[in-house]
Amino acid sequence: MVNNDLKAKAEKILKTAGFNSTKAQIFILQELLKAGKPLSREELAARLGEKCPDKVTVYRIMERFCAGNLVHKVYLSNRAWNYELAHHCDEKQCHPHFTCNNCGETFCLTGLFLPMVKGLKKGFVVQRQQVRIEGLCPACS
Amino acid sequence: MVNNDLKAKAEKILKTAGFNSTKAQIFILQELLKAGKPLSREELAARLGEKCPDKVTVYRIMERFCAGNLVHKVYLSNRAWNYELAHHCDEKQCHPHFTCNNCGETFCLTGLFLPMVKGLKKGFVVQRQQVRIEGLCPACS
DNA sequence: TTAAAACTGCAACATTATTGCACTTTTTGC
DNA sequence: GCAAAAAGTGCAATAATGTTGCAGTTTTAA
Ligand SMILES: [Mn+2]
Ligand SMILES: [Mn+2]
Ligand SMILES: [Zn+2]
Ligand SMILES: [Zn+2]
Repeated sequence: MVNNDLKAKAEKILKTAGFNSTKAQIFILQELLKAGKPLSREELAARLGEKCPDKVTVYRIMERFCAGNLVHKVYLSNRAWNYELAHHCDEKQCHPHFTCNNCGETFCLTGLFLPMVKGLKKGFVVQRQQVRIEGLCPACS
Repeated sequence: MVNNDLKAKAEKILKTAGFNSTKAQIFILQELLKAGKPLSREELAARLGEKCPDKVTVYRIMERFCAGNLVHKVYLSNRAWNYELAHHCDEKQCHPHFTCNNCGETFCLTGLFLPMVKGLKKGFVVQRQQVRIEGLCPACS
């Protein structure tokens, strides 16, 4: 069954990354896997419905996942933290994200990496580079 | 006098961009010119002190400036809108911004442009590209 | 099996931004 | 310059999003 596969996958990822297999963490990780794009706390809740843990728990889980580098925060124009699995990101660079100025939808541009920025002044140590693009999506252009 | 120059400059920019020369708009524009980096509403207020208009007015002015493409919003990790003058940005690309993971300071990497992303699927129209970098600043590395 | 460690939910609170509306300032047309 | 219109402003209330403290529960590990 596909759902069992997903759950098994989530549990495996948790274990590998050193996290406990709690119900809340499994639900959230499964949903991030399904989504394949950044989700705000609210979008996550809408998708999980009944199964969604309390918002405090969600934020705390995301914080732990970020600390463990399982998840990245993405900063978009929607006035909320947005979380996505880090598994499609390079060590130092996440794939770019495209947000439509008309409908507000955000798309992952998986596979489209830009070169890392070059020529920083002495002393700057780059840990991560993120690219945010805005424009019109196919449905709106 | 340098201050008068700055005020004159602000007024000229406003006029050119089709904005009225109100006290609030002049103060804010002067401060954005001085800052030369993105400011949150709160940072702006700290800099302007007494002269700072009500926060509602600040937000509304920034909204107008953004609509007139005089100012850009920059999305950083600080849970606030950040505004900066658009005058060091290309038509389609702002210069990258570097935020230190240790002290939280943000730096403009003026002059360091990346190539525009290439290879988007049909139908995507790019209007602006922004690059956000995190890492350690010279003082913290 | 049980004690320790980790996690969760609820309520209260904090921070940041927005809305409505009455008042003021600035611009415009004479 | 002057009056009317247009644009901008401030205050209070409210909304949206995220955080803290703490008691109780679940998970892990011995
Ligand atoms: Mn993505
Ligand atoms: Mn800048
Ligand atoms: Zn769209
Ligand atoms: Zn620093």
